[in-house]
Amino acid sequence: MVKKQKDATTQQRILEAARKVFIEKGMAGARMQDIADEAGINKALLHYYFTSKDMLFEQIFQQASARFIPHINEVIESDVSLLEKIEHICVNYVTLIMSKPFMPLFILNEVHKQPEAFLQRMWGGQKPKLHKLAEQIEHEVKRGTIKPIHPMHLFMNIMSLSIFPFLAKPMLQYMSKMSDKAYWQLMEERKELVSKFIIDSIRK
Amino acid sequence: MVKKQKDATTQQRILEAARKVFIEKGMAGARMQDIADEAGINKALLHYYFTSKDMLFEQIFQQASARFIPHINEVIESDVSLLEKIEHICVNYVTLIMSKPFMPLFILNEVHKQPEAFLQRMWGGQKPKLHKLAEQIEHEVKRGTIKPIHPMHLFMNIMSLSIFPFLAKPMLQYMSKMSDKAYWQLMEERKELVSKFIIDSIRK
DNA sequence: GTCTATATTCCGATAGAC
DNA sequence: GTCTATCGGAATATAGAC
Repeated sequence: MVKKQKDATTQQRILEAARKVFIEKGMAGARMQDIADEAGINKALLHYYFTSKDMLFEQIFQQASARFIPHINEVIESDVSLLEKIEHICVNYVTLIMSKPFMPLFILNEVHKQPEAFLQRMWGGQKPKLHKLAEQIEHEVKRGTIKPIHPMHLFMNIMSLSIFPFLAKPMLQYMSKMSDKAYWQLMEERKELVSKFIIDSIRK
Repeated sequence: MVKKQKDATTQQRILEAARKVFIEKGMAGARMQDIADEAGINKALLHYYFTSKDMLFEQIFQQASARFIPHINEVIESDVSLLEKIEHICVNYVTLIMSKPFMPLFILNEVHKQPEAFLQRMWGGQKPKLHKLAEQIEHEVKRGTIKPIHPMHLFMNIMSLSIFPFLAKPMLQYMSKMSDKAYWQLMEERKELVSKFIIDSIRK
């Protein structure tokens, strides 16, 4: 009568294996056999739990991306200064990505393959309200507290500096000959630094 | 006796079609049928010119990435000030990517799948000499002409601000509801702006 | 060189025993 | 629930006529 609790269920093992393989090879490159091997079972059992590869991918993707998207609207709509918002967003991004460093490339790829469908599913009604942030930026520009800048450039800068170093990690590591540990240390510093760069670049 | 010159040869048409399809769908997602259709021929002829899909991909990849990598070493080793180098690198990157906007994602993906093999082939002995740039950065920091910064962070910032907006174009466009034309206009401005951001962020 | 037709391989999915 | 064996379709690759 006592159910096993300590071991992961087969279903959980499949989901974990699938996430790993899909993220590593993408939807097109992943093989059901790879996933079965990774989970320590056989292909037939995959189809017993998840009818098709598409279904399985859907599951993985939904779950992964839903948990991944930061609650950027909460920050945007919060009642704090622009500079504080920038700081929050940067720290949130870098921290989040450090916990799932492969997600950005995964998401970029799927968006690239079918932008509309993907992005709608991804945000489901809570798309970042960029215009609100833009208004605040323009307001500060008019007040003369920061340098003139197109809000989109500022937002691009925030995302670029936070996300790109993870996308390009293999390349940057290859170029610099840094160890994993050293690279990670750099990313740890970056949590604080990114917003500093941004703020220095718009401060008068 | 007169060879046709004005029309592209079949081989050229295949290469062009293959580049388009591979860059759009990646190695795993691309189908030989797609390439044949794009080139206006049939599959058999593909194999007549290029024995296998792997061979064809190799060709495309070599050529595309070789032409794509900017001659960053020339800039690094040139005899100008650090700030001028930064400006050159940024302008070069943005200009280059504007001409081939899908290359960054393509390269990032292939690097991700097999980092070592890929990167070695990509640079073949002319890997960017980051350490030389790093020395110059550290020198300027010591002289007190710029704020203290880890050279890697500075280099990451340069690449991030130049490349990421192209990687994330579909997403950023979706969020901002910008037209293609407006987005392109923004990228045009960015050629100049990126180095300004960088320089503002390290200037004392 | 280019085509049609066909062989071969790979992979997602199912049948059926235990 | 889990396995082995196998089907069926899709994709790569080849044979052979023109």
